[in-house]
Amino acid sequence: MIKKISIKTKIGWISVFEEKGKVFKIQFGKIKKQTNSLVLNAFKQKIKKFFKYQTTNINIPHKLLGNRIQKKIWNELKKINFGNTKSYGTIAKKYNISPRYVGKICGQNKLMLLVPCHRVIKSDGSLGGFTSVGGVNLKKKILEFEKKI
DNA sequence: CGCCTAACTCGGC
DNA sequence: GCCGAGTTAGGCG
Repeated sequence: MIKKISIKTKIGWISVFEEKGKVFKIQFGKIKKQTNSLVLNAFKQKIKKFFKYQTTNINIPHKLLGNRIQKKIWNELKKINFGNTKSYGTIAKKYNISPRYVGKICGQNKLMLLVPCHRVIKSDGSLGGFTSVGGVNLKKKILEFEKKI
């Protein structure tokens, strides 16, 4: 049984999906049918706090859907603190893969905010891309929000 | 410094 | 096989 809700935030609508008590997908956008649950409710509270700067890390029971390397990278991303950024190259070097591959993995990330793929930017300081997760514009919004702290 | 290019990895067609 | 995806380092003027 999959449950899902949408939450309105200052960067727009976010939808969260949950199954068996674990969040497995967080995406940008609003969905029509919603079914609440304890976990989703908890997530909602967290996200609201997050956007009020009352908490910096959203940790909630979740499931990482991916292969070994993807999980590795995502775990690495989770270590980036609120307001910080890292370049694709930095992460790539650490795991001995190509920066392109890092970007690709970020694109496969289904847990935006929880796995902060938006905190990974190009080495020259520009944003890079974000097309598969809602557009560069969204990335910009999130980063601007985090910078204001 | 700005612009161009080759190279990295992997999945999808 | 080629192409693209949230790159990058290096060369050239």
